[in-house]
Amino acid sequence: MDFSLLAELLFPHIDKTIEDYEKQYPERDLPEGAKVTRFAPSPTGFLHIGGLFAALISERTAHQSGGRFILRIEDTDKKREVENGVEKILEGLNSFGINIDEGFVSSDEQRGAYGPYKQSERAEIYQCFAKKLVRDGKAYPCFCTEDELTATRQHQEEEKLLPGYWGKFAKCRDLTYDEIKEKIDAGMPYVLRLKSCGSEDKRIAFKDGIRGKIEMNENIVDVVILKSDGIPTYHFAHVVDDHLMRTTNVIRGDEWIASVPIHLQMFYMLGIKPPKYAHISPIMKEDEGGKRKISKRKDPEAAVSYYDDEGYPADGVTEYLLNLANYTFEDFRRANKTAHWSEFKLEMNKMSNSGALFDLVKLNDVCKNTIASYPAEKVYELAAAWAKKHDEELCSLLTRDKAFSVAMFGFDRNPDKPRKDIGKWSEVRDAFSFMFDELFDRKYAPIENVSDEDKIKMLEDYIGMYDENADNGAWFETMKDLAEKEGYAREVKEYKKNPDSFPGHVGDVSNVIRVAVTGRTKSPDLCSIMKTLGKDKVTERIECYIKELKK
RNA sequence: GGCCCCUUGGUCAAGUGGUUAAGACACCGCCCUUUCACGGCGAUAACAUGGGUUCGAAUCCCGUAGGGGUCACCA
Repeated sequence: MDFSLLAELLFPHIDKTIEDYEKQYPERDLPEGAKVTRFAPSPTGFLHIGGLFAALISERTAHQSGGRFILRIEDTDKKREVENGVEKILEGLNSFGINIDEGFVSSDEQRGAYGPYKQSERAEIYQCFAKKLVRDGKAYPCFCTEDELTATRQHQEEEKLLPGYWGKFAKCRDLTYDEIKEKIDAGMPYVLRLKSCGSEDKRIAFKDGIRGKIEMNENIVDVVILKSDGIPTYHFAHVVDDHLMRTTNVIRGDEWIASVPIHLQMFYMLGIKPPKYAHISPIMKEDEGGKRKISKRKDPEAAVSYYDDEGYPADGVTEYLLNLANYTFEDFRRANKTAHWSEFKLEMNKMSNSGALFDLVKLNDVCKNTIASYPAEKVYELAAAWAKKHDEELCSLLTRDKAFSVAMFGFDRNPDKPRKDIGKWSEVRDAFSFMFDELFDRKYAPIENVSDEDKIKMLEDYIGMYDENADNGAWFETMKDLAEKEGYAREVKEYKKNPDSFPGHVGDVSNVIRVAVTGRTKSPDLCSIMKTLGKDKVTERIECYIKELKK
């Protein structure tokens, strides 16, 4: 058959050649070793934690090599598309500090010379490549109906044969030009299939950037490359796009490993060079004692929006992910306490090739460290920003007096002995409830080893001794003086030497004050708290506690 | 079912023929300490399984089991 004739019949409106596109999208002028990577989500508006993981690794790979990171939208399946889908994904990526150089930099702005970056806008390009395949006799139209295909598959399953459109099951493979023309003229819908050049007994090997050498059977299935609406399948779009966008490294989920033979075959049949592949293991979730891939439907933590809702700081989530990616991140973090995570050099060959269980407990720990490394001002900004979206009351309290809130977040915040009691912003409300009358419920934790009489006396005496301007040292001296006045030991050691000589020690005394001021027996540095709260409020709280005790 | 990948403490993991089998999180204990936190010290805890190869195996080979993935006009 004259395949050129067929190509013209199928694609009369395509007059560009792939050479035109090669010229339009030339090899990139980048320094040696620079990598071009991409993240290519569907515009579902749902950013999966696994997607973020892949995006992060791709972005790091590009940027730490001086290359480029592209965001391409794979909207070949219209059913999946959601309004504002691109925007939401971009929002997610941006919030985790993933910077895009090219492609969709915002929901309505594409940047870069290798676009368009949305597959629905590239139809002609795919069709041009498809036309070439047809002209070369490497692709053909297939008119089989869904029912026919199902019947074939059932038959194959019964016979325990490889399911799919291949070999003698590929009924439309050898249709003549006249037969094709007749069907098309009759308006029959058709897809375009690749005329696979693979053979059943041949193997194909490739090197995966993470897993090393992988060997598989060659693809023999005549896979669909253009759907009946003329839109390419993922396989074909991947091959064309990553070639034309000059992607050097394709980093994606390991569910794609099985498709690599198809992709390699397409590159081969098109006469173009495939990129390097690296397949990432999925993030898993513990389920009834077993492991399973974290699921969009079942697991709220599959969506990155979950982490924002819960108030995990974005940097903490990113660092946790980096931690999962390379075990060396932990060492980096220890050695560089305040460095930004982007200074860490991610290494592909240190990626684990089995799926890691997502550990919220560990995430929390990482986040605590992240928050502890921030200056109070930044904690304030981030906590307030989170509260604005998720806890209005807290937001208004926090922003009512910025200096007050910053001072509050500054409690025990020094680089040597950082306080690590907040892992996520949703914990702020409870952690600092005593700082706001609106949140302070005036419930007092019991102190068993001090009698109420003693408590009352201590509190009454303390009001007279309280100096709001005292620095930490002077403040604690006052505590000791108070202890002595009440007959308690000035020093804990003194008490421990002679426990029978005192009813308690300075620690007990300050605890009574602590409960009066904060309602609890555990708190950050009391002196700082009292100073920030101010004399009026402190005195009022002490008096209130006295009243409560006298009841 | 075919094909592919994976399997070291509860979790993340180091480890590439000779190690007392690291480290981190969690848990427990102790120390430091005005409480808490931080920090320090310590304890508990692992090579899926059966065969080989070898003087010697977590490490190499084969089998078995378990887990995951994939076999669409979805990505």
